[in-house]
Amino acid sequence: MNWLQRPIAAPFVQRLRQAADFGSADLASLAAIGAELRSVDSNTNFLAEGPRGGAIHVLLEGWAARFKILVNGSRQIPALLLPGDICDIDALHLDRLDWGTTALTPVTVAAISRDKLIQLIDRQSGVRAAIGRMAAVENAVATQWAVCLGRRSARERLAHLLCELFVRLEAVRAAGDSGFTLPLTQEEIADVLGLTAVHVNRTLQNLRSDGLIQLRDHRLTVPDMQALRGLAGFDGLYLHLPDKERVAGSVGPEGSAAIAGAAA
Amino acid sequence: MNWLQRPIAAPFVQRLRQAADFGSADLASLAAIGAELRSVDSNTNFLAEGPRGGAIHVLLEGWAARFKILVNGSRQIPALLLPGDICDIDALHLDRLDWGTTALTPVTVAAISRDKLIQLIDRQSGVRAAIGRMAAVENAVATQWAVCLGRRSARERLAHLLCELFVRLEAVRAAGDSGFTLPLTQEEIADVLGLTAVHVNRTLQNLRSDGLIQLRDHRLTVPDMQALRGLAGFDGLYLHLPDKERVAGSVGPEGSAAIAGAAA
DNA sequence: CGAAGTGTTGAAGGGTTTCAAGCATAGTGG
DNA sequence: CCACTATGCTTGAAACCCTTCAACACTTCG
Repeated sequence: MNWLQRPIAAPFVQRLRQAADFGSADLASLAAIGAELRSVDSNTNFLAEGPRGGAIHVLLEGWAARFKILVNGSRQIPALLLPGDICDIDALHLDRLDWGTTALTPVTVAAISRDKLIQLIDRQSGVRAAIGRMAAVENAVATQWAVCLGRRSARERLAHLLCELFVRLEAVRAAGDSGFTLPLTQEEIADVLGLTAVHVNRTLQNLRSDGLIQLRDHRLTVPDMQALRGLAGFDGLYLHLPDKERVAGSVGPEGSAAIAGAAA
Repeated sequence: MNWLQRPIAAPFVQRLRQAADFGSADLASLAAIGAELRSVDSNTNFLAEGPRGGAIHVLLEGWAARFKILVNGSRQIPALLLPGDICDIDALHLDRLDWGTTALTPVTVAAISRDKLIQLIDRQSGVRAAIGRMAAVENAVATQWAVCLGRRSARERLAHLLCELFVRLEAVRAAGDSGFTLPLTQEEIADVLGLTAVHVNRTLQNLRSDGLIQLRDHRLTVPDMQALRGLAGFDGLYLHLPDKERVAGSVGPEGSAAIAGAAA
């Protein structure tokens, strides 16, 4: 069966459709080059820094993170990967991965042949546009994180991260109405925000005591999203999601047909 | 005359050739779509945050910076643009620029029709590869900056920045043997590093008194590059420059011929 | 000559880190 | 069933890096 039509691939298909006019022909051609599904345990580095391999990896289930460990032993996480994200999109253009990638939860990834994908990108303009746009958005997110790390306080950084995660998870239908599951440990959050785990703990309690968030057992609830956005100075435009979702919620032949009709 | 053969375009051509197998046919086709050269005064915002225009801009002369101003008035510079850099490469894929771009010195930019460039990218694989790789490297640099901002001290950040600038300027033949012209003010450096101008001042003096750098009248000299790299923990692999320059130093018909021959 | 921009220096304050300890939970093996 | 361990969360106190505020020197320029 066409792996892209399986429910597990829904977030990835969603992202492709949000990124560009991604028609049924694009979807079919992408599905045709196939993929190998891999399960990865939590806390396992499944992409190593160094020479790239022959595959491109799409995160289907679970959370992952790019990371860099400095000589003094401290770790920075410059990118969080959510379902639908491409783990090593830069490997399309570069011969070396600059960062390791680790699973933060149990994870399922799809490994796609890099050579076949490059050939497909050359041939199929919809695939080219979608992948290109996903890469551009990733750059925008990385730049936004640099702004946060450079000029925002711990409170603001934390609030900003939570706002971003909420919006990104919504885009792949993985957020609830007023919150989501946040599988990160406080130490992982610290490595994202450039803080210590101790200070993340205090900052979380700070937000909690102000009634801005509720967080227990990795379940985050945001009672007043506007308030949190205000504190963070969050403006989600940099995520470049479509204004109104031009994408059907379900994945399947009828969904594809609708897209194909719209593109025709 | 073919504008890409003018000396002013040399850094851009250099970058394209470093990025991929960029042959004479690619060069000629890129030159054919033309460009409008613009001069911009220092401290002028020449690309505004917001809806993109119809042009893509290449920085030919001078230094520029992407910037973001937060509600509290503080500014962060998430990217420095040097000769040969594309100022708004994300505008190829996105409809909105997420940051303003300002000239840090008097600047010359080449404005290229976005539509024509996109058509050329679709048609000419060498151009596609070069531009794609430049975008990927930019993402790698942005990510590296996030690591610096998150996990390095002021001394390390400053040293790292200087190391990166040295290597990037070398790549476009704009660095001397043991230093380069650093046109930035201390406040601009601060906005890059996520610090205050006062602390940049003290940190510069700190590096000076340790004999790691000399800096007077915007002329930077690094007596012992290895020492500076060591302090910064700098590893230039993330810039993804070719191991040995596969690119002739001069720009012109003979240079192009050599490249074309190598590619054939 | 006055104004504006840049670099420099001092002193005080604060946000964050560091170090340390304690608590809770889950898993493991005796 | 109960140590025993490992991991993650929490809290306190002291130290530190960097910021803030302020003042002054220097240069350029109208």
